[in-house]
Amino acid sequence: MRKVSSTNFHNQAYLEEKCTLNELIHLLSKRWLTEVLFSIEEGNNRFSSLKEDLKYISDNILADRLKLLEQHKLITRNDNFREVPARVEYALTDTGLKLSGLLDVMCKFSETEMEFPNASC
Amino acid sequence: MRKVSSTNFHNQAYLEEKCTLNELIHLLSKRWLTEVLFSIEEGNNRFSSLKEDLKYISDNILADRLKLLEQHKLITRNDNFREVPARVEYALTDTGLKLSGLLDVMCKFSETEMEFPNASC
DNA sequence: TATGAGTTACTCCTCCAAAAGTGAGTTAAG
DNA sequence: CTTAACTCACTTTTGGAGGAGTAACTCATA
Repeated sequence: MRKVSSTNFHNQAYLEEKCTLNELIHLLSKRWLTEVLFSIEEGNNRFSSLKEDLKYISDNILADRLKLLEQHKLITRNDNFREVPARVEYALTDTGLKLSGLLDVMCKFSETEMEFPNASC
Repeated sequence: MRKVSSTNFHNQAYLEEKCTLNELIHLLSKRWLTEVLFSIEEGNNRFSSLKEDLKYISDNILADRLKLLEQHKLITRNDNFREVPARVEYALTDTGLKLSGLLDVMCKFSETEMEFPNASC
């Protein structure tokens, strides 16, 4: 749970209100989130296949990232399968697809234009 | 200092190695970083004027973000003024300008296409 | 002549908040 | 007792904020 009284919280809220770009970046910066998006785009549409594809991700993080992507309407969640064990399928929305396209542009930029000192950020 | 032994560290390193987009996003996700970039673009080229423009930023964070931007060659730092008190001026590089352009596109996307539930990310 | 106050652009240290990882538990049918 | 798709409580790691301190002078005052 967040502490709504801290400067830390207030500064983040101030930035997100100033420009939604900060909100988008804050979302994208959640570890594994873009990888989950790309993996779904590549056809890994079930929890278990995503888990297999993103080999070091942990269950709770994957569950959380799927929830975030769904809340922001970047993916859809379909659990209308009357099967046991449960079956759930995920798919990108139009917005999710557009975002993926934008991220591809960012990716090209980072590969061709950026310099990442080995000591990392 | 980072603990290079943790899973936390290894996962981040794994993702950054997998795709530099993760490195770029990790950089952009540092709070205030994009605001500092935009503020310099708008002409606030000194430490003190940036501090004034970004009213809630603290000294150590501003200093750190300027250092990061310089390390990644997104801005240049000019301290060739023989003045007291010290005078230092910052300016965007070509890469910095391109990144700013990309971020503008991202910003438009987030304003027109994204849905941010009020409870935030 | 000496002292002290002010200036910019920082650094360093400590504390607290947020995010990630770990491992066990849940549901419901076959 | 297995399987898929989770949830929850707990620990560790990372990041941000607060505040004091520094260099290298200038200018005003005692």
